[in-house]
Amino acid sequence: MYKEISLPEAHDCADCPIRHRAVCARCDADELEQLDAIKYYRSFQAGQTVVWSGDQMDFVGSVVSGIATLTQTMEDGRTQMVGLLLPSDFVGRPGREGSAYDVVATTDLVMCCFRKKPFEKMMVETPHVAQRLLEMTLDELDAAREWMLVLGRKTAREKIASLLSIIARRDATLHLRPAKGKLVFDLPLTREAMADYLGLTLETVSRQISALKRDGVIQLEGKRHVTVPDLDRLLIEAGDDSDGGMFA
Amino acid sequence: MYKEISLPEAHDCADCPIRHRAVCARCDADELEQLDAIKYYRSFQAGQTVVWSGDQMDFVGSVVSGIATLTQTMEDGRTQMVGLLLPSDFVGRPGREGSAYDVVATTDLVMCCFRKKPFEKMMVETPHVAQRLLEMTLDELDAAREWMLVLGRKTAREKIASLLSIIARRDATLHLRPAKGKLVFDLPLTREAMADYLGLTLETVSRQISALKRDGVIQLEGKRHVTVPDLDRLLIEAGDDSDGGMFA
DNA sequence: GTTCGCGCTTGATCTGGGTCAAGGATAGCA
DNA sequence: TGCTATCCTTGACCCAGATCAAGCGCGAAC
Repeated sequence: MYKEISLPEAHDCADCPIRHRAVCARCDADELEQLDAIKYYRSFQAGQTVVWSGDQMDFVGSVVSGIATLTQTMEDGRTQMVGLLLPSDFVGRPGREGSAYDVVATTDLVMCCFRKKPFEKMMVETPHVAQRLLEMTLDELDAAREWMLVLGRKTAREKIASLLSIIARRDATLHLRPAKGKLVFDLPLTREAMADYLGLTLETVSRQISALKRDGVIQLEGKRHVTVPDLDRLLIEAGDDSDGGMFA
Repeated sequence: MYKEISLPEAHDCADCPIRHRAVCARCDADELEQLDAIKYYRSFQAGQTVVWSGDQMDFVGSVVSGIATLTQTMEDGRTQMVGLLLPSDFVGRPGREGSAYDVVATTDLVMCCFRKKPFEKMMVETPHVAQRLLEMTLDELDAAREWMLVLGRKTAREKIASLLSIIARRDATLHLRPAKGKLVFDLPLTREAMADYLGLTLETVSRQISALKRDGVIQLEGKRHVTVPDLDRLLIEAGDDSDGGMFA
């Protein structure tokens, strides 16, 4: 249905936007050169599937720009999102043949891919890569556990507020704005994708967003552009007034 | 309420029951000696809290025997279990001060602890430890994502069947019995702990277990001793007839 | 400009699992 | 040998969120 966009320009790690946050963050010049030798870029259109669950995956890589999702699907079609991949996040698992999940681009997406075999070799030889990957994986595990609380115990309203607060804060750190007081951002997900993330139906998502808007917790311009007048208020609605869910 | 049991006997890594599965699995004799120098054993009684969420943690370690749980609690008391720690599982996160979760012993528990500072030093110097920990963390992340599907999309009956099938299979591999056909095991969790794991109430857990018993999917002797006459049947009830959730 | 399709909203109704409440079984202990 | 505490079961009722259904708004294609 879509065809992959080829990306003509070569990229230099030196001015890579995710250089200091991705799996290569700890690498020195020499190690970067090694990575450079096995890397290539791929672009995907919004909606395009990057890998199907169960399919052979001959690469691993980092999200450079755009957003992708990890989802699991049951035989009868029920689906649960299990990961939201933002720029600098890592895709794939060294030492595993196939993908355990569907990976789908929800916006236009650029990935920095490494051929798997040589990457696995580097994992063994250059501890900086393995160390950074461990750190990132531990962060993702924390995020996954935070989501288990959201999925298992929070109400629909709290779930929506939790998701909004996470996106708001991620967006703030990405644009280096202070994550407090008034925040403005665009929702990178459809109502259906939010529902899949939160274990809800899209109707419930829609209703709860309308309710938060009616109650003045958020303002909406169009369907995607959100203003949060008071982050603390949103966090209270999310059920965690201290500091709640962080993504990877 | 409880007091910690001191463990007089010294343990030798050579005849450690979790030697080949724990974080030390890849270590050679020399590395084991290094670990041996910074390790000590601690025992806890069933019900005792190992660490409180937020508390300083000056050790990391492996579960040697018994079962512990990781739980998160909201201000109003709602709790969600986010990890079930069986023998060989790792507790704690290198590079973090406090614990993010409550760790509670659900049965009598023995842990092999490493002082954190020297362990972190070893993480940098001996890649075998870091490599094994990465592998284990990736497995835990997969398990967490499997549970996100259970929490977000499965019915109460499917949730119970999922939990039973996981415990059944874990128990089978632990005792080196084939995980097929007829299985017999003891539930290591109270109804309330199961509810906390599955995002249900204890009443619903009780009702669904009764229903599965009534329908012949399981047999019960007392409240804890379970017989699964047909694992495939249980897996179908769990909503995944192929191969479903694996723990860490 | 019209039509299509997709993403979204809103209403009406239904239901799975929560809540409240009343016991039963077992084990430890005086 | 009963007392108490913990864990579990079962019933009656209720409600948050699912399901079913109708329709809106807007951008893209013709």
